[in-house]
Amino acid sequence: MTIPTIRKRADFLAANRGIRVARAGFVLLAQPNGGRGKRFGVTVTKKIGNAVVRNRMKRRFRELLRAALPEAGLPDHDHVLIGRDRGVERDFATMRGELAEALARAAAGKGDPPRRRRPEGRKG
RNA sequence: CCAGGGGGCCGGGCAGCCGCGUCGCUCGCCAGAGCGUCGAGGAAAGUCCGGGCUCCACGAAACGAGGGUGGCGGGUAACGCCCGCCCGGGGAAACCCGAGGGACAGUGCCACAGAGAGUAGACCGCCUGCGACCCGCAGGUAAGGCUGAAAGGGUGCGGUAAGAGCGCACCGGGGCCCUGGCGACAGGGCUCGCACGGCAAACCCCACCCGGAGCAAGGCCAAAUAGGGGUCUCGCGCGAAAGCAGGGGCGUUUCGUCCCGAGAGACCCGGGUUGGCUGCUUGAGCGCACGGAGCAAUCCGUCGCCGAGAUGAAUGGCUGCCCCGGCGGCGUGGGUCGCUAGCGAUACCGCCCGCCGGACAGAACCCGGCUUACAGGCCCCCUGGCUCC
RNA sequence: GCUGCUGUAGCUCAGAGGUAGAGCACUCCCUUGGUAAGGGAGAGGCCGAGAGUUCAAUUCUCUCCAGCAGCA
Repeated sequence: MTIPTIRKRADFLAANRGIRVARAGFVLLAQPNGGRGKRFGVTVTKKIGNAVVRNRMKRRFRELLRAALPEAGLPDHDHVLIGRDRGVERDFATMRGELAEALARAAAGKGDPPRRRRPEGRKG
């Protein structure tokens, strides 16, 4: 059975409020989605590279998630991977290990502090 | 063989396991499953031009504004693209480069330097005359000097007080005519001593072209909110009715046309939606297939083929072998060099093994071009040089 | 998808075909017991890159490269 992907911008924004685990090649976000099963999505910004680099990174991340989520994924959660600079052509086996670690930490509820979208005292 | 120039093409291949998207068939109540099928590029890129398609505006013509193009002929749906030719420039040649109309329609600019920068001009010179000691004054002169990107045709001879197209020959240039060419233009003849430098990617003039927006176009369905408020302008007349008067719009004008006709129009504020389906891929399509026209671009006919339709966006992950390049190895074969003559050194050429690397780059409605990026490789043609027959 | 703007000294910006400038900042000197302020002097730039037009380009034209903004 295939795992559905996240297709709405609002769901991606909502994932920002969930558990956040950073690794060298990516950042994992996990957020409960109210009984819609395990889903995943991938975000790679223009900062990372051109279209070829971005698309390849997304494809490799999808492959990682398809392999890992059925066993280690959090039930009824949205999983979002955000690409980072060091994830470009990063060794696949290494990232597989990193994703397993990150999912384990997320399952245990141990995330990194959430990013501040608007620092205090500053106008956005 | 070396150096150079032009054109065309490819841009990893094969296999295995696990996966993704479209379409078709089968099974299933549904969710879905199985099988088959097809699945990125030469630039898909930049968005610099030209179109198709869709909606908006529109009655047509003329004029105007703004923008673009600019040798000639052809090709094309069209183009600012392509082909051929002309002219100018570069190169020894093959070949390459050129926004390449007009400067007697007008306005303008040409800094600095320099005597003088566009109706020429007298600083140094040169010559003549006068006064006279170096020199000064007046006049003539554009051959020489200086400056500059550019000095008002060039060279030579004659001529002259010195000079000057002042005269002559040749070259350059303008005008007219003839011949060749569809034409740009070329060749020739006659004539004019030459009166008019450059810049139009300065304004401009001439010729030709152009309505606006873009698939988030546009259409359908569903859900939700609202069926609002404010300001201004014009108007609230006749008729039973059709309609007329009147008002407003169409860049302007003329004729005309559309809307309203008792409400209309313009602007602003406020509120809701960023779901699904469609458009969506068969088209100015592709073919190193054949025939024909043409120097070519390209066109015509016949035959054959269907080659992506995603939408948080599909072609991927891992592995093995092969191919190419680089690095390393007390690994080996050869070559070269050294000497104690069977050992040593090797930066040269192979083989084997190991490691690393294999460009630029991802369709987003679709075509034709241009431009830019690109590791490496293949093929064809041309020019020059060397060697051999 | 479409459209517009910007790129000049370390920073913020002028400049309009011939010589590149201003303010702040920087260095040195004067002033002060010292600092700030003030005064004087000075350094700092292939004008984002490459072609073209022109005698001459930061300026005009074209092509790239960055960055920013707007519309649907």
